[in-house]
Amino acid sequence: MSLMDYERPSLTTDIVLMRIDERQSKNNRKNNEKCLQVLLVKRNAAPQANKWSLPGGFVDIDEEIGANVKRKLAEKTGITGNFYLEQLYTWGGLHRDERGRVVSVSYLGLVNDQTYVEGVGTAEKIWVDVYEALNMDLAFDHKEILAYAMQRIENKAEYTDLLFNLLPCEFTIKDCQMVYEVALNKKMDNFKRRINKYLESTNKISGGKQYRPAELFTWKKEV
Amino acid sequence: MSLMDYERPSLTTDIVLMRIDERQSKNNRKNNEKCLQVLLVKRNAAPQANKWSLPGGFVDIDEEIGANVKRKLAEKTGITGNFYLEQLYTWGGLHRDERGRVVSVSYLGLVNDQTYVEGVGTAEKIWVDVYEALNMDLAFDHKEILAYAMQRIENKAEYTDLLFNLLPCEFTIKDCQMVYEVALNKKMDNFKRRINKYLESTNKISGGKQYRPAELFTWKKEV
DNA sequence: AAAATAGTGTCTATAAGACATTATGTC
DNA sequence: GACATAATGTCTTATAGACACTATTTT
Repeated sequence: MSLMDYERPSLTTDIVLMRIDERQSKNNRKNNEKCLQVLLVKRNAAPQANKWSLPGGFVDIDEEIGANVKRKLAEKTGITGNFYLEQLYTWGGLHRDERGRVVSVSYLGLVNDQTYVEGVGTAEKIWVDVYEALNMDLAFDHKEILAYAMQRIENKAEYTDLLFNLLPCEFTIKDCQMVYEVALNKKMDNFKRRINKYLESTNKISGGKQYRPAELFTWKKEV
Repeated sequence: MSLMDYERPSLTTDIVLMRIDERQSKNNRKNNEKCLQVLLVKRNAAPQANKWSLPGGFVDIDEEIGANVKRKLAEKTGITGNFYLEQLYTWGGLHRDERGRVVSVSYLGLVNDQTYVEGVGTAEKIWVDVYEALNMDLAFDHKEILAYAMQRIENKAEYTDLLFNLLPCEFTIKDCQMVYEVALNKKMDNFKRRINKYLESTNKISGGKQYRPAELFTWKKEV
């Protein structure tokens, strides 16, 4: 039998791209609170036009899936770089997309100021606090995908160095703790002891702009 | 733009189905050593005819992916039941299959005597020790998929009750320890303390055929 | 010197690895 | 009673949470 005998589902990607940044708060912007943000793009065509959604798109017949993720991200949002990317899950529900059968491979991407640059893409885009995004009316099953990504982050943060991908090369313990606290949404104590195995000192001191400066560390990638 | 504008990859599944059983040893079958086995089927058509492979097949346009896994398994191997099934990874390499672009969603299945029945399917099949299978010349990238499944098992065995799916409803500590030992390929000590949180006594005693009988436990599913 | 942040110390509870011992059944 | 297996105990080490304390720099 030939491959031609099968009517095939369409194949797409969806990427949950995350970064750490200030919360875009309307009211109290005096205390600039950091938060974990996710990138959303506005759909400009049917179906579900004008809804916010995860970036992604149809996989070409001769294109690797991971390559499609990066291409679609660049096209739609102008974001490029060499950042952390991991496959999450493949969503195959029959009625995900009203156009027909569309199977989507979802990815998790984590960026920091040194691993991405943001240009201009074809779509309108926003970076939103993930907890706000989980309360928005996202297109298709994208809320479910985002929730799945959050779960993955919580799990892997416990026993891997995943979250270090949200930090620049050199960072203070406090920076790192802040990343863990906003990503896991809970306070931490004795933080240095917990992550010490991943740390390597640079013997440098952070440019102390306010009060006592802190030591700068690097992430030991071999652990 | 319509979905018709895209030339679509084919979509298939591959399942790594595992059970605990005696090793099919040619030489020393006196000491019946238990092992973790994986199910393989022999390809009867091109490409890669006569090679051993993971069961699976093409996903229909109106078929859930998980449903395809169970259908293909039943058709090819005659195996049915209500057993543990989890998605592993989606393989999208351009040259996985010489027939053209084929994207495959892989699954991990774990069965025990009470969660499956084995009938007759269309394919020739064998249950093989996973470590032997990793040394066989499997079709396509199936060796890579199997290796990925083994890694998933090792990781999740540490912090979940995944491996209990390989055990029947009632089992002894020793049975359970044996499952962990063959799946993780290492000896364990003080085993009961480690898994006690998952255990619930049935106040029954195993039918002691040889020497001292042991207590039977049940797996607390709510942990 | 006060204030603010950086970094360390101590206590306790818990878990895991190594190893030894006791308990209970069959043969 | 010998024997094989089941089950528990002890010691040590490592780790995490809670909380208190010291250190260093700016203002």
